[in-house]
Amino acid sequence: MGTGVTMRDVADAVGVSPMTVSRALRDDPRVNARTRTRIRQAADRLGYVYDSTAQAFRSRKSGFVAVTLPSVNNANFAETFRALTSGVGEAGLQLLLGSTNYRVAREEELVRQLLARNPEALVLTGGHHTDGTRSLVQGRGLPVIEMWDLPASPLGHVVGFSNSDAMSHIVGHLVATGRRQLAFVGASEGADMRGAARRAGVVRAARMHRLPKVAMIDAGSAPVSMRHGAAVIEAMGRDVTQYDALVCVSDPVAFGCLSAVQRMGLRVLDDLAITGFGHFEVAQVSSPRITTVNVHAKEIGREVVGLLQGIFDGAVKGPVRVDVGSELVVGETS
Amino acid sequence: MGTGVTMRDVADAVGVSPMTVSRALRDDPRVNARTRTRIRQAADRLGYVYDSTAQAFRSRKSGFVAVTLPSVNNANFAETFRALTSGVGEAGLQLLLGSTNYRVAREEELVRQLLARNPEALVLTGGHHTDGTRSLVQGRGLPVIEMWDLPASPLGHVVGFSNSDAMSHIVGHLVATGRRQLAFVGASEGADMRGAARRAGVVRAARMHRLPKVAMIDAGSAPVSMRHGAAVIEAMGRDVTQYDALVCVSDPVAFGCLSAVQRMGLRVLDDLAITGFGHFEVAQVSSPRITTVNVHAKEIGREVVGLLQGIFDGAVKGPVRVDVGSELVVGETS
DNA sequence: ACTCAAAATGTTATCGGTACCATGTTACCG
DNA sequence: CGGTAACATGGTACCGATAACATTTTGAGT
Repeated sequence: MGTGVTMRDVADAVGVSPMTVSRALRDDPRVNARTRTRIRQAADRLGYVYDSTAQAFRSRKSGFVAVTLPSVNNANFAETFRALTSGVGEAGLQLLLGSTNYRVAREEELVRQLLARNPEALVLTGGHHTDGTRSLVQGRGLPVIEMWDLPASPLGHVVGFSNSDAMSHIVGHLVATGRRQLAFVGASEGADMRGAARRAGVVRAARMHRLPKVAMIDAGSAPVSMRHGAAVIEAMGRDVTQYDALVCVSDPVAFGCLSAVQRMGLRVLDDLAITGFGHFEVAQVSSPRITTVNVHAKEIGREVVGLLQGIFDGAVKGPVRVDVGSELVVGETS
Repeated sequence: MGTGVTMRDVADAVGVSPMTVSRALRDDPRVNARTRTRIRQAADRLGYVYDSTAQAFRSRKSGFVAVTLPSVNNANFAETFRALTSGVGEAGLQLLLGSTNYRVAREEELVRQLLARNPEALVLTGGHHTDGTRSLVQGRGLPVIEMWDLPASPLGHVVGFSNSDAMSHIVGHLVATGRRQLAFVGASEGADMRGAARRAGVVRAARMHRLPKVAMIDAGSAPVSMRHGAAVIEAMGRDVTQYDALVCVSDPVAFGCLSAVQRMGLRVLDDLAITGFGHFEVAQVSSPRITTVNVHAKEIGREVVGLLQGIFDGAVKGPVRVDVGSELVVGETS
């Protein structure tokens, strides 16, 4: 219902046509500067609030960029989202956010809801989607960006890194520092594709280095975080020392493991190494600092923003693929 | 542009009026079941996509609930947001999220943008707003909920707790365990009103307990997090032992302090106590666990959802004020 | 003063649903 | 079998901004 003040009211107050008001408020250079000022003042005085809904309807431009994230409750994704927000905001666009809770089925439902809002672009986290999602997105002229992954058959543009490569950095480092018997700590096999890709990366890298079979430590169903890492290691007790290194699916999980290990009185580094993933703040601040991989969460967001600008400017032609890479950050736990 | 298929096309295909299609797709019980089925099939066949923008425009119901958060990059706010998302989604509404970056001026700008989308309710974090924000929100028939605070003169409904009371729990506990010389670790005085309220709460409680003047340790400008806590304590070095307890503005800051203290080889508990705020996961998992206050981030979200339902059902009449309270969670750092 | 392009503003017709009200159609009753 | 309520569907007029095109005003140059 708003205040009921419309462009017509502002126009009448100033003595111009609604069209001129429309132009003035959008900073159309064709409007005389003095007229614009008068319109602006009248709008303020009347308490006019622009109706984006009407604009979106008439101009077929919603001003929305739809984004799906597995969860905002993850500092890494939150960081990407923050970078997106600030960048996209400057372009006069708003983000429309949905959380998939790490489930592709939920993603499809979400994408359907988001598309109903006529977004001008769609940013998806991850490269695995249901057929339903794919067909929803295809065909429509909508720019699509997949991030946080480098899918083999992308839907459109891609800004991401290889989870598998990132993990091989970790494994390579562990091998170089004399570790052989690795255990991967992550969520149960299931919906979380990113976690699965990391697990696969560890297994592949271990095989490449001719290491013994990687043990799998199941920290529960996704999403797993600090408490899951801590709980599973606590439950294992001293059995954990049979491994040379705990390779964790994420920094929070690694922090949980670290904490449990410390609590048991074991010596990290001497008794076993711990590695994380994602370069979360907790890994940099904890004592000892956790060895991890920086996957440039913020830069992913920035790259996506740049790509979106390119798309809207028309500068981007074919599908773009940006690999932000990943780099080992050696801490004090390996 | 979507696929260009409209209700008219579906109606023509089935041989009914657009009005019937509209009703059928919204599950209006007045439509004959067989007709509805035929319409549904035709819609699928033609690849029809519902245009929420048009609906929002005509019916003046956007299906949006607008939410402002200081930042999603804060596990506490993210948790509240998550609770909101799931609850509100079930009611067929979408959240429209904006981040204020802890600045009330930014909040005003944001509220203006959000209102332009005609949300059906507005959920604000915090109880401090610019006059501009207040006047934007007032008068319009829009339900408003302020959360994470208990403002003296609320804009509408309130779901929150008293930052000051929460801090007095902490201080009371510290006094009971023999601490007298407290230092508050938080952001520089500035925009962050929640931080300021917590600081004031500590000072007030200390005065009440006739403690010496509380020292102020400035961890930088808001938002402050783990690294700021760690950095400021590292910079102080052993001088920090002049205090009996570090009372931190949040758990992440407390964790940073804890980490720095450990790194210096000081003994937490013997040399000094550390307390946090917010009951973040890191406080529960760290070793030692950090004493903190649970302010029920998730429950705030749930309460807001319940309130929204009540508002939309018409069950809620006057302004509602929910105090979710706060409770001390004693860890191993005090 | 007069021409003509550039600048500034106006007019009209929508965008795709749905609120509101009207109408046609069955089904059940005495 | 006529009457009436319940059911099912249709017609019309918008919601508020703006694209597209039309028109008026201004100002520079001759």
